[in-house]
Amino acid sequence: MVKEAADESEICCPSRLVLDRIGDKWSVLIVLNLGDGPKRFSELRGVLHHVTPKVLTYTLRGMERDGLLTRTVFAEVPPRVEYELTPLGHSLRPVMEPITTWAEEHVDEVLSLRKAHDTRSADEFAG
Amino acid sequence: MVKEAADESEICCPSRLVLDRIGDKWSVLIVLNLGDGPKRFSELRGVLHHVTPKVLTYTLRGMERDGLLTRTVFAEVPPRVEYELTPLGHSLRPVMEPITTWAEEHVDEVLSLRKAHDTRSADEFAG
DNA sequence: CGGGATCCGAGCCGATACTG
DNA sequence: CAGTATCGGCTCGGATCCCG
Repeated sequence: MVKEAADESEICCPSRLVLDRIGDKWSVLIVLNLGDGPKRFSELRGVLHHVTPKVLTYTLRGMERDGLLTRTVFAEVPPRVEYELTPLGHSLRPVMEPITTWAEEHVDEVLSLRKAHDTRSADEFAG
Repeated sequence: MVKEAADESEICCPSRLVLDRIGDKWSVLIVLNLGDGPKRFSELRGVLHHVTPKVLTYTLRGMERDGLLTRTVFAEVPPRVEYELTPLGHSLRPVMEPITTWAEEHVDEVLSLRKAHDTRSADEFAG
């Protein structure tokens, strides 16, 4: 799980809770993708660059546990399972969207700065 | 707002850049702590719940590489090194602050939901 | 269709010890 | 003070196979 017990670290820094969730590879994308409405397991898989089922399940279960989304199984054939944001999950959207916005605006800058930094380091090393 | 399904894959990629940085355990806290002005290595150590020097160095170097902060060495005795946010680093603050705000506001809710969920699961398991 | 089970590697992170 | 060096753990997440 992203984080287990509620110990001192969470008391002094509640941010860890969200940070750990945001930090994992797929949660943010899931929140944003479910923002428009519920989606099925396969829909999410497709959108999320073919994340493996295990990891997607793992992530979804964790988010369900935290009350960010609900999992609804329809007793049909073929099986259908829908994931939908709870109000709590929706409340995360305005927090997460700026992240992607910032990324889109600054990705080029960061990448070029990074490259420049690496070049400088290489130069120092060479003499 | 998240928009056209076809573009979602593109939203994902630049986001990874920021997500990976946010995901690591200390970057967000560092950005927030440097928001008020430059800080020394030891000051950061103290504030960040005694993160080990290795990890702090590792994180700071990564952020420096991405152009989020600068590292200034003062030729003094004893040695002094200050870390300061660049404008780019500062631009990240309004993105990160809502995260901690959300965390503080909802930590109790998430924790209790999580506990309730775990209890339910245990009950099912027990019969 | 929507997963579960298993194996496995990568890398973040921490503790401890030592240095210019 | 501000790191570096070494060792090791643990979790994340990908691949693959299998099931109701």
